[in-house]
Amino acid sequence: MVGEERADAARNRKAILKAADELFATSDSPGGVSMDDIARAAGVGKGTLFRRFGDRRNLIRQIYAARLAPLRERIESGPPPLGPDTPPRQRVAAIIDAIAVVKLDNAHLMLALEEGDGATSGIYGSVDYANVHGLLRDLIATEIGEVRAGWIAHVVLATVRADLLRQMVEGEGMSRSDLRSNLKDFIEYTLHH
Amino acid sequence: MVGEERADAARNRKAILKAADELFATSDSPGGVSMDDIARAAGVGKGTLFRRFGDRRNLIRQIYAARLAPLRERIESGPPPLGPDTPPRQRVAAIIDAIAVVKLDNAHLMLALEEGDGATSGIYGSVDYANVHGLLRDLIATEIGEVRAGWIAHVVLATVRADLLRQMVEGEGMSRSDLRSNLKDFIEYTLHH
DNA sequence: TCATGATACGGACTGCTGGTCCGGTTGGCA
DNA sequence: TGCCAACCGGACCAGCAGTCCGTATCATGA
Repeated sequence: MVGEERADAARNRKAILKAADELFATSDSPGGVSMDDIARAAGVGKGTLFRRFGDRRNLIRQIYAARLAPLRERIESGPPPLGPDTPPRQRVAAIIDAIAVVKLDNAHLMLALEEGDGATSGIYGSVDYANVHGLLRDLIATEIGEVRAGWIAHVVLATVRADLLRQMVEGEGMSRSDLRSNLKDFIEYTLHH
Repeated sequence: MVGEERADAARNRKAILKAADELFATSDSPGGVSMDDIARAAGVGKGTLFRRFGDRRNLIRQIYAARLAPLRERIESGPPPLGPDTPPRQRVAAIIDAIAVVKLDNAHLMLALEEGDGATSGIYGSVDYANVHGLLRDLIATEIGEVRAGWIAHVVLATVRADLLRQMVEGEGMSRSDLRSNLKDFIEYTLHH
């Protein structure tokens, strides 16, 4: 535990993340990307893959975390409209808009992540969800009060679930800008009282 | 196609539906119920199971359809507040409430159904979703206009997704009545303008 | 530079899955 | 009762996530 990561281990970890990211990005469905595929694409044995990441779910989470790091950074300590120096209502709108954009840009990866198997409770069990929900809840509470804030935060996040966004864009041909403007209007209206 | 279903075939179909329904209802996670389990519980060979239902997804849909038939009936031709003789706003609220109740009562089954694998687009590819979305869209359109009605209908349905309901009830200990009253308030507020 | 032990590697292997296949059985009609 | 289409069941298949362990590699101290 005290030792540093060995050079070959670091190289392989990066190769795996890169290969997996690309595979998920180009595959039609996340389910179509197997762990063997990822290991092969990374030029690495399956043992290495699993020793490094434990299981499939965790691997996906790591990729997700890497992709999301910049956004989290901007929310936690960036300038307005995402950062802390933003009035709550605008900040909620900006955060939801940014989440929607990230999910649209990384649709396949996000679908992989939000895949629930019923046991692991899908997205709702993840710390990422808990974090963003907590932040939104607090922001919303300052606007419309404590009572329903947690519930509204869930609803607001439900509007940017990856599969719903995909349905709107791919299934119904809604344009990105219409989608974002609908989201914006909804947030504004919902937080008004 | 023109012939009737043979007696043994009918018997087996019912046995399979019953066994699967029970297994999904008692299992912790839908993924933990395998097709072999279902066949064994129904006292039937696997071949029979698959010949009858094609694949797992379709089996789950059939069970779902059976459970949902009464609700659909009440919506399509029942008395108010679910039936057609109801002012749009109340009807939307009543439908959403009824859906939430059904999903809470059949949590495990609904989780099994809403399991997406990314390729088959989860719930959003199903005709059931399309139907209820279409109905809500039309009802909502009479209240707040055509433009955003389709989008609002999606949002409203997103608030009663099985995994979200489960998170609220099991993860956060929200009571059934609080959940329903939150839903009610939300619908009323959202459809007001 | 080299010896050495800790660390990491990789792919054969396991157990399980959804789904197929086909020889044998059964139901229903004449 | 005899016949055949319809149906049955479980052995079988390919592919999956995840494990195991003999082998190769890295980093360090002399």
